Amino acid sequence: MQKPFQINRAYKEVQQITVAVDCLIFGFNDGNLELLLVSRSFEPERDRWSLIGGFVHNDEDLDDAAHRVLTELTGLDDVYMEQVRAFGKAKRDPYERVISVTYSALVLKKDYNDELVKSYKAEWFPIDNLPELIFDHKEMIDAAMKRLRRRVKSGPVGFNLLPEKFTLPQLQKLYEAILGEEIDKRNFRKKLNSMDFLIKLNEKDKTESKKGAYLYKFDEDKYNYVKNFNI
Amino acid sequence: MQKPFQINRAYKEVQQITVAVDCLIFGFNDGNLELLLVSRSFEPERDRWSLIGGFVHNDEDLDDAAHRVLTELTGLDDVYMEQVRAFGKAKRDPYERVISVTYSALVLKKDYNDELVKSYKAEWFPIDNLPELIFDHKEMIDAAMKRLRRRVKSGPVGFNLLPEKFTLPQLQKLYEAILGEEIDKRNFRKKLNSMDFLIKLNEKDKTESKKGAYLYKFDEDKYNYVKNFNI
DNA sequence: TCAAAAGTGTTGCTGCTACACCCATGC
DNA sequence: GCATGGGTGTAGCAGCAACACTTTTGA
Repeated sequence: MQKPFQINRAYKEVQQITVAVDCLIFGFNDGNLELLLVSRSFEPERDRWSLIGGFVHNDEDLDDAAHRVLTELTGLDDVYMEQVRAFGKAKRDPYERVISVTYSALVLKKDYNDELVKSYKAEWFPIDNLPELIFDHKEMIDAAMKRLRRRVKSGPVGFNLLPEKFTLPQLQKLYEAILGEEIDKRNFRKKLNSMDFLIKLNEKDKTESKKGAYLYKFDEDKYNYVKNFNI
Repeated sequence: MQKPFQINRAYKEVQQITVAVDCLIFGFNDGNLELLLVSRSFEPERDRWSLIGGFVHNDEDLDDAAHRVLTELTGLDDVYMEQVRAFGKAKRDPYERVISVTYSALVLKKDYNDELVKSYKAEWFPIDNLPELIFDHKEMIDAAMKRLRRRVKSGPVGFNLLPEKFTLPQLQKLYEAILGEEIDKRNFRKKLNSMDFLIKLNEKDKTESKKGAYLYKFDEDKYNYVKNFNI
């Protein structure tokens, strides 16, 4: 019997696998959770919808590759993004062998350069009304959504999707959009209050109702040290 | 400004990144959680300890590669294994550019072919007393442990680490080893009982105490459909 | 007879869920 | 004055943590 590392070493000389990253950019708009997709500008599968992806450079950290690709396609920088997982079925891309590592990000749509989006034929789609996607990109989205739902319940993420000042109804709608379920208003507020990282401002936002809703912002320090976060 | 996919396409032609998998094989022995490591039999870093890893074949699913590597090194087949995540720092392997996707598995040590282990210079190490490891393997272990702790609290995994018939004290020790903390005996049993997937047998195991502890086995059907698992 | 591990219930507390009405305002 | 969305409190219940003693038996 041979030693496995020898087997692998020998094999490795001829390995021909390309490494890619795909980014899942979630945005929140008008009560809906949206995902940014691009229309492929090259063959194969030209003009079909796809996640924002690109190949990794030889001297580039995987995480950096994801950020670079994101920046190239959106102008967004300094975004909180984390790896979901690698997708590596041999035939996931029927044209060539590519493994792809997915990253997910939450962005505030208004910070986003809309011109840039259009110039790349990128478009936002409501998460529950996505077009047909190439390869296993739908599976990637499902995995990222599942992860997002888990993360959002157990820690203070998702706030990236809101402007600096926001109202509680907005925040609640965000959670409802991500979790795909309705939340009781009173219970939601109670929990947030008990976690004590929101600062109530003396301003109201009247764009969404006649009465107006108080604006809040984060207490950055407390926000970063929330212990028992739980929605 | 160029379109990113064109940039990437051009770049891709010269991409030289090797794709590997690394397996984290957890076993449970004598009250301790252990991890299987191998001593590298080739340069560079010959004779240093390492996770069980190998390179992915061109026509092989990533998951299959992990299973193959595991089988080659341990003789174990049909093991529940899942991806942790990809590690892709450019300099993680200082000798060449390799990205590695980690997988973690829980195995029952007695099913494990001990001769095979030795022939590959593999060895079990207690999780809290690991040797120095190459590259970023320590970081991989930390990530896998974190994941394992999360998984083990929220679903019925970890039972793979026990023989078909086992005692409640054994099961409790397993959880304590994984979570790294003591658990109250009565509360632990109460929870397990309420989840109702254990079958109490009419036999006792007397190897660990004079009084002897009742043996249990899983009710496979119920085990797979536990709703509110929670330790 | 004693040492060592197995087994067993209760109580208080915390945190969750469920639920209904008044308020402020623009039209 | 009414329609629209914003804001507030309570009570019952479930699940969790904390806690101590008895049982069995081999040596």
